[in-house]
Amino acid sequence: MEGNARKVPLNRNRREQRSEESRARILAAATTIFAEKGPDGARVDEIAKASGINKRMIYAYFGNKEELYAEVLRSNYNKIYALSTKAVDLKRTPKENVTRAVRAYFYFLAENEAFVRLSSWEALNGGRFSRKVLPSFVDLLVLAFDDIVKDGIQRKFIRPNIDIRQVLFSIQALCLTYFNRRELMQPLWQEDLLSGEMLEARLQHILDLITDGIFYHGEAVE
Amino acid sequence: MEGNARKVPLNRNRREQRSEESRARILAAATTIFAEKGPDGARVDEIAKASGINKRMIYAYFGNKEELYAEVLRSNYNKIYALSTKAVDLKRTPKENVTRAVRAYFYFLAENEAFVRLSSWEALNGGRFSRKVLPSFVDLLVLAFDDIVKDGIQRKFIRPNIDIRQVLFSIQALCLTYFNRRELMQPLWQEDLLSGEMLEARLQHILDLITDGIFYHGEAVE
DNA sequence: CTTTAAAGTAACTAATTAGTTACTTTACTC
DNA sequence: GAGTAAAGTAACTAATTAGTTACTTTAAAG
Repeated sequence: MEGNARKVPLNRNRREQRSEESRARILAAATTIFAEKGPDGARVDEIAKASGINKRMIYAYFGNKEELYAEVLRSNYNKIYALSTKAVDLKRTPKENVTRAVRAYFYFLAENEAFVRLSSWEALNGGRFSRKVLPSFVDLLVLAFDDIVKDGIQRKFIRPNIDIRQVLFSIQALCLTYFNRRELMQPLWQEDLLSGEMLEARLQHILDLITDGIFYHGEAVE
Repeated sequence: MEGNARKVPLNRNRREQRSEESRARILAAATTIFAEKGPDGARVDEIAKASGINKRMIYAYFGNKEELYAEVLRSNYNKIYALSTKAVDLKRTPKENVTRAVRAYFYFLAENEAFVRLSSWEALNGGRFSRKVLPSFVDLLVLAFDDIVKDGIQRKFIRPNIDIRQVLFSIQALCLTYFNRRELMQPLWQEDLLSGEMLEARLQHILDLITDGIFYHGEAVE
């Protein structure tokens, strides 16, 4: 069947292409709206309107609202999968590795507000959906970091009594909350919290806190 | 009028008492349910049922769903008002003061899950309601802390280049996120994150991070 | 004991919204 | 270019839910 050249369209099936494009547009609109309003506040009709595609097709492509939401989560968690595999530690100093990992995470959040918000809705919903969607993505984050920290401890740069999980929790907290609670904290500042300078200032503060917290002060011991 | 003893009931108006009690029961149920489901997910009928009081009375006492929600927020923010005024710094060392303030905040959150969740819903809703409700409660928190830190800087215990707002943000982040993201992070631990030992362990980790981050290492300088 | 006003109830209304159905358009296949 | 299967549309349905109305019960006051 595949051998028959006449049956294979030169440029891949225009209809198929169109439908893939539609699916993608629905997913993009859904990401924006679910991130903005949360799974409860988001309206299927609004997503249809924003994507410019009829509601009927949302059900054709994704089944129902909940599955669409799950798909949005999946595609967004994939982004951090990609990040955590990329940020793998080379043979730099532990401090450099930690700095690089935190910086990567911080700027990932800065550039992916949808991710920040989606994961926050999830946290409030007890991870109801996340559990179905992701094969324990927290573990991945830990694994990536675990290596850095264990290396650091062996090379006597990092205090051995440190609990990696606590440190991870803290890094997550320090980075996420900046974007998470931005609007509630904005009154304290004059500047836009998302300007380049403010972002760098925040990241620098976080790095100071983290490294001074987990590293011996002064040079490596022994 | 008040002089006529016969007209003044001995035990204060039983009806009035009953209605105050009803109002309180509605507010308590609303707090639980708004905290659990958020302003969008919460159902007025559910609140009525949980409080054991007819829906009609919710509208009689509070006007509508939104005003009830605002009232829930108000009563919960009041708790932290009370906290921030109580935790005022005496003439202890700056490090002791910071430690005490952070500990008070941390255990306040541990004991008030409703507060944690309500403020998280608010953060995701851009503080829509908070702005109406609270006369900038963040400011209060800052003021309480500002004194401690300025004292610390003057007495050369705290680095002068520290940005108090960043530190406040970080303390909030480190404490809140523990309760906030508890369910998503739970997979990393075997123990219950809310047990007495785990709470103390987390608080200790936070204190290490904060104090090592903002204090000179070693003794006070000059 | 009767009047009265507020507390409380149950059943209703109007609006919203997830999901469906019956129909039309488009473009691939022969 | 005729047949067909999928993409797409618009109008509908059923369920939910915020808010209301017309009515009953309770207890304070003369």
